[in-house]
Amino acid sequence: MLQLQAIRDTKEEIIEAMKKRNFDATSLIDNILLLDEKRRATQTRLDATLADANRLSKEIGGLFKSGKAVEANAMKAQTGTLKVDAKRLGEELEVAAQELQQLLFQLPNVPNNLVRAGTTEADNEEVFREGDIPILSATAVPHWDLAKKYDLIDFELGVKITGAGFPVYKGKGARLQRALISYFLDRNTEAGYTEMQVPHLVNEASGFGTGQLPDKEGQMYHVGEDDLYLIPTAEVPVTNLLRDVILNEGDFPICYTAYTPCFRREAGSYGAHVRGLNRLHQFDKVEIVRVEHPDTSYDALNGMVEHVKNILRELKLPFRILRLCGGDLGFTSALTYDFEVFSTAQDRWLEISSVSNFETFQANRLKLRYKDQDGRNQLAHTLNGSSLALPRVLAGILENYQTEAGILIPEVLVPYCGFDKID
RNA sequence: AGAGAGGUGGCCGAGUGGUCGAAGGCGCACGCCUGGAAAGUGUGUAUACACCAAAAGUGUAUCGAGGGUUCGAAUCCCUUCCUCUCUGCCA
Repeated sequence: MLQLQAIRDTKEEIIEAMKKRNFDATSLIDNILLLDEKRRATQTRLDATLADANRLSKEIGGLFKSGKAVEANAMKAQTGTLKVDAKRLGEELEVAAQELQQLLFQLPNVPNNLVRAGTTEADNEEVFREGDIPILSATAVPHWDLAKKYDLIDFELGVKITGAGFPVYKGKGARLQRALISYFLDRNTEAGYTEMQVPHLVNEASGFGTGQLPDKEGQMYHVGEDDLYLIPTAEVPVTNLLRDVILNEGDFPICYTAYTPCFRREAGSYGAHVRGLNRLHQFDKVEIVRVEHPDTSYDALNGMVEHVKNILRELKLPFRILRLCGGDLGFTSALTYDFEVFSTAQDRWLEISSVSNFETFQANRLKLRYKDQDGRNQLAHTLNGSSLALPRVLAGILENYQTEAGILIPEVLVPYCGFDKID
């Protein structure tokens, strides 16, 4: 959520930047400013009314104390209209504040200067590419065939016990999953991220805090009986650890990493590219989350990108980095870099990580602040990234490391797996 | 799940209808004291919103949350959430 003050101060710049998202914010922002004015005017009147009422009450109290009950009772009558006014103004204020909130929720984050205008993923900018694309034998097949051939993942079994998109990992497939999780967590903690284990269900307030609610209501599984949501990413519980917190400048940077399963309804997703591990309702991910001082958040973002790069280098997977264009940029993000691994057998790039700076957009909802040197409370910047998402990394490994003699295990994973080949 | 107790500022804790945003203590910040430190001592120490060009200042709201009674609520009533103790169940 953008800050009202910023909208008031830099309205034109915001409208201009939003165009990169193909989003004409003009009328929305005009409505916001109009409602904001109404809200403030109402608050001023309400405060004055309440001040009058408070003053009268104090006087009445004083009169009763000094035994002047008759005068006191006479004064009571005066408070009647004030009470009616205050009630009405209070209701008006409430309505205006809520309408304002609804409008603010519709406004996405302002894209960073580096973000290019664009409409679809085709407009994303490739900013980095590394790794050799392996030349596979003519018999090379996509991961879903490999998973079946080596009995690593059983999609049908998942369908039986839950439904489509809930795979069952078996034997070495399961072990490879666990190895990847441990390996990612180790790399992240070595880089200074503190490992956290967090709940996999969150309440409504947490959903609002990071922006999944109300924007993506239908994308999360909702447990109606207890009004809890299954997390779509560890970003939600981990970032919300800092909800309603006021930090000191010395507390920066805050760096967390967490492994969690992620649950996504993926309502509306369909088509040819959802086979196998490409799109699931439940998948595993190791996330990194940072809370930063506004002055250093973009350095931190670059640091996160470098960190993820190093992991992919170690895994020896061919990858590229995209800077998302305005049209592909997430609602809450100011700047996002997507990492994609090339799947040779599918002959396409698979997104495996998304690293974003949210600037104050989440912090504003989270009320995540820090005390600056003047003792004022300022919103912090939040960032997060996948480091990494498991299924497509697994797909990439299975597909790119397949040989006639079986699937080789990347060297760095061998100690975690306890085997160096799947055959 | 049942019974009971309770939720007050960064923390502890007082406060059962009226100058209470809230005593006192701890912690923290700054100053004094000291050769330096400790002790001692003085001052300060919540958040949001509104008014103001801004600072200063002023106003309003907030004692888990929401609603009610009252001229006036931390204090009384209702609802709800959470914590603790006991019982039950259970990985």
